Amino acid sequence: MASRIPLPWQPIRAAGSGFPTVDETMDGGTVGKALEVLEHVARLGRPVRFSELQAASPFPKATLYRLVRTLSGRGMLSFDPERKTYQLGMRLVGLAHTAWEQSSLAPIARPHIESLSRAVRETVHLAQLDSAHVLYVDKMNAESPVAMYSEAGKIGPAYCTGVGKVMLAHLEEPALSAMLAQQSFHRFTDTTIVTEYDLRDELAAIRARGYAVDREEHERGIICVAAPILSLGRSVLGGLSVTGATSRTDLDALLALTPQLRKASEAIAGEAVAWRFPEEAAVAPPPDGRT
Amino acid sequence: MASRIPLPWQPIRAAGSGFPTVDETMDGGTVGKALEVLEHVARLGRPVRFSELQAASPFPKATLYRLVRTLSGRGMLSFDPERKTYQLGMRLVGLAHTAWEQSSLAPIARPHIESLSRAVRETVHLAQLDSAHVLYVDKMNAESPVAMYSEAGKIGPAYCTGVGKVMLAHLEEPALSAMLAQQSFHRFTDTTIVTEYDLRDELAAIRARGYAVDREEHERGIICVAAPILSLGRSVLGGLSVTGATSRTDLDALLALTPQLRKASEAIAGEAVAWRFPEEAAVAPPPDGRT
DNA sequence: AATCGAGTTTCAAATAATGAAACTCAACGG
DNA sequence: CCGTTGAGTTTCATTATTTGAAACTCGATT
Repeated sequence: MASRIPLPWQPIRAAGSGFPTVDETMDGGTVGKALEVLEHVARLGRPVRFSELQAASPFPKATLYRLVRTLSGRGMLSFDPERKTYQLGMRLVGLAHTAWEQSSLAPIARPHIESLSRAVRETVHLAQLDSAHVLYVDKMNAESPVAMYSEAGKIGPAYCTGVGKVMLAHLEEPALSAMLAQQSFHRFTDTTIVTEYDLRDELAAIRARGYAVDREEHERGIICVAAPILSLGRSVLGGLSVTGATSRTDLDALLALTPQLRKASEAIAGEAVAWRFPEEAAVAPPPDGRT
Repeated sequence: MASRIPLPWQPIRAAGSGFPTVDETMDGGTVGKALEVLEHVARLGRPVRFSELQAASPFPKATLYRLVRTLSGRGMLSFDPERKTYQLGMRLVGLAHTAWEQSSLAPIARPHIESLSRAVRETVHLAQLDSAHVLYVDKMNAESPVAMYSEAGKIGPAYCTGVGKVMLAHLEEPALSAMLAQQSFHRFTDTTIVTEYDLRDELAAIRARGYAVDREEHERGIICVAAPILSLGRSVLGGLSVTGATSRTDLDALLALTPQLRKASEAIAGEAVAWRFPEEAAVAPPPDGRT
């Protein structure tokens, strides 16, 4: 997890919504400002005083004040009157639960992730792209199978994780450049890819190969192999990975698991597509019939 | 989970924010409207078309249109262009993760919940009040210890669950009446308490006794005992419960676990208080020194 | 007791939201 | 094949909300 120090106000790059279709003219509406406040509090990741927000935000005191008041009144922020601090409200946890269940990927993938992690006896992650970053939406640890918020909901970099790279690799060009422009290219370890140029090379190789490898690029001692979850039209629905620690396993061992990984990701893709397009799924070639 | 059928637009009762202090004059700001849309989509719990929203909402077409557009652009909603449907966006999952971690209760309680569930060999729930309803913020199942979004984030009724009743029981009067007014009093089973009058009786008994019991009031076959998590000032931070199925256990067996349950809830309270008020915690009487 | 500063409220001016109606376009039926 | 339908989208003058400078409150500090 990148540790930027000053953590400036960010007007939020748009591009969200999972599908790259909504036109990107999102801007200075009042609602947008309120959501920027929310995201800023999230970025800080700790209780913040009003004055901290006000120093970081471009909004005048009174404006910001009413924004946080409204957000608090709706439970999106929670205000601690003793400490005079704001933090993200638990209402978000309820909303996220619904979002997760509504998702056309995570609930469907759950059983596949469970069986895959049991079969390979390693940790399995399911991720989606969210604003050019990796959003982990599910996790199954083979050893102590306790998942919960420990990982799901976590956001990580795309350019130096297995799932991130494999999802980027399967994007088409207008979208890809937009995503690459948002990577920080922070050097986490000595194998981290830190230039867009090198990353594009790597992505081409990944696309040709069909899976990605993380050679301790994000965290020393952590390696993984990742496969994409693709729709019939080959658009990226998500990414699936098997992660291991160098202390217990090595890359060759993980690579030996790619057939199982790929089988799981294709099964998930098939079900996700069937769920969303019951008609087409019956007609179109199954996603494992690679060309 | 109450199953209202027509599911009308609800202007949202305020009262959120965890602490009952923010004054409740939250209203027709544009931001509030946007959040109402978000909550309405959450209530429906499935992908919805624009026209469905527009039929249910009091806003004119163009207004609603720009609201959903803005929310989509920020990833709070996700729009499926094929289906022309909106659903809650995965951005919420990322925000919820941060909200959970920032919370002064859930992360602290985690280890206690784990050890309690292992000790009693039953399912343990941690909940907080959110808008007069029960928000489950953590769960540990002793058997198959897989938790995740399966339960965390779920919202349930307060008047007919163990955690709900035990939290209500320890509220002070202005807040309590506000909460009771928001209960649906739907009869789930034949033991469900369905009048405010009876509930107030039950709450008084619970308060006197220090723990609550759910005698299949919400779901047939499911019973539980619940203890409150109280701050030094005796305000309600959350609720902790041990749940069992009548097919495998009975109320007497669960009641025998109350000492352990109470010990865990007091330990959580102590740590939560210590975390929030490092100074006071050292001075004030420990929360288990009941008067 | 006076000062300081974070947090809160006020109000005319500026701006953004509104909502009726017109428009687009794909699906459907004659 | 063309006209109709209706969901979804855009426009624009009107209207209402947001804005932001400044004044105020009140607890904490000197």
